[in-house]
Amino acid sequence: MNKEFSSLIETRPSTLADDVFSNLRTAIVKGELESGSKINEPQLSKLYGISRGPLREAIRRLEGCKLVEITPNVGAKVISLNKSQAIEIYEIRESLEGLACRLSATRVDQKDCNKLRDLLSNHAQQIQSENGRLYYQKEGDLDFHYLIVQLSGNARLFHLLCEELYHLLRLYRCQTSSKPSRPGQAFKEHHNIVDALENRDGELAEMLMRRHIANAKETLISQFEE
Amino acid sequence: MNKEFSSLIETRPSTLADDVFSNLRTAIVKGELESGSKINEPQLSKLYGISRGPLREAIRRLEGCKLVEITPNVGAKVISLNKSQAIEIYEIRESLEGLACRLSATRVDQKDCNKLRDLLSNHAQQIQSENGRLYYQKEGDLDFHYLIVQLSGNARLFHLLCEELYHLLRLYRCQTSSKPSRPGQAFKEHHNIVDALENRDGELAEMLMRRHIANAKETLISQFEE
DNA sequence: TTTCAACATATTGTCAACAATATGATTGAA
DNA sequence: TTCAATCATATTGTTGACAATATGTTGAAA
Repeated sequence: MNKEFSSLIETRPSTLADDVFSNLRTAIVKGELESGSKINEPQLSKLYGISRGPLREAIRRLEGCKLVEITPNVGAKVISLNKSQAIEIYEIRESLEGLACRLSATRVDQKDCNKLRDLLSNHAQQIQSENGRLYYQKEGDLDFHYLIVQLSGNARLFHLLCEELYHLLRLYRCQTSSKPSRPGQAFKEHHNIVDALENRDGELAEMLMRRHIANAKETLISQFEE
Repeated sequence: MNKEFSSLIETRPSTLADDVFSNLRTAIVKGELESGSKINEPQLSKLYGISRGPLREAIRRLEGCKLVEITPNVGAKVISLNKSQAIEIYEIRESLEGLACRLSATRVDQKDCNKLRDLLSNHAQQIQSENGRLYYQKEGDLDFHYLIVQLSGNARLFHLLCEELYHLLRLYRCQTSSKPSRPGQAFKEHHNIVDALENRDGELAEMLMRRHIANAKETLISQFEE
């Protein structure tokens, strides 16, 4: 059979375990499956209309992403992040996104920088017009970071940040329904980072990104004080 | 039944999937399961004397650790790292172990530093006496890094480095049967790092560690040239 | 009332069988 | 010979049933 042709009409094969994995992951990240809640296999397998076999495989993959914790003979629970764990994640982010900036500075061209500027002006509009639609602000913020990590060209770094840590951040934000957190200043810092990238100044870009995330971490910590 | 008492004689409960996961992981890291080789479920389930159910769960966890790659309807393969992937890992290591040093500098006490020195003098002995037993040198090197990451106090960082990236490094070393790589200079650099930690100089310790790993990366890259 | 044990129930762990897909060999035609 | 289609085999994907463990409840004794 013609492989090239058939791939255009047939849907790409994927296993039930893979589908349920994505579904569960978004459910967890969006908060539909509450932080700390137990994962009931019979219940979920009924919900998704599959047997427990593939479901259990999906849960194992979630365990690999650190989104659930499994206790033998007891079951899986959606993880729940406490303050110190959130700080740990921010420390790692600070380091890794600094790296992403340093790498990106050696690879970006003008088109990339324009894309970043476009993103930022979109954010500016949203901040002005919607005047506090938290969700989009936050997702927009992640978009910016997302793009820079992509530009770094380090695929493993991309996976680590965008496929693992960012999901945890979303989970944490949802879990604590965290506050808006200084949209104005962050916006400025983003522009400074793009400036550095445009000048191919990797060291500066790294430092600015690290400070940017360190600031976010401080905001986070001060929110704990209440 | 008396729980406290029985736990003393009965082995702690763990699932077959968990056991097989550890077994497979060490088999992969030690090279007993060759890089790039296919994972045959019926064959492995016979080898370990279990059914395919728990085996598949173990394989999913390995997928989460990025030690195998799964293609739907085709199966799992042990990953195989190429040059650029190895470089990507070293870039990430450089960043994260720098972080580990910075954090450690704010937390170490004299006892910790003594432990580090002890490790290093053990290494010195091994380098002198065995004069080229590569394996121990390399494992010893990892021991040093392992301990510093532990001292950082960031549990997630520890997991990321020691439970994920280091396994990949071992796999890569085994896959390429890599060369001795500058035992003398590395030894010096290790001591300089402990000096900085002893002085609670986090910035310096971070910079030294980053350079240390950057050097190792350069050695790695130059080995490709042959 | 409280505490402990035994029981009933629910959930997780494991297995073997079946279905769907891929892989490799064979056959037949150009 | 070479290519394609077809078939046989092996492997993966999925399921439902059973076993082992944990959880929650009831009831009896202190």
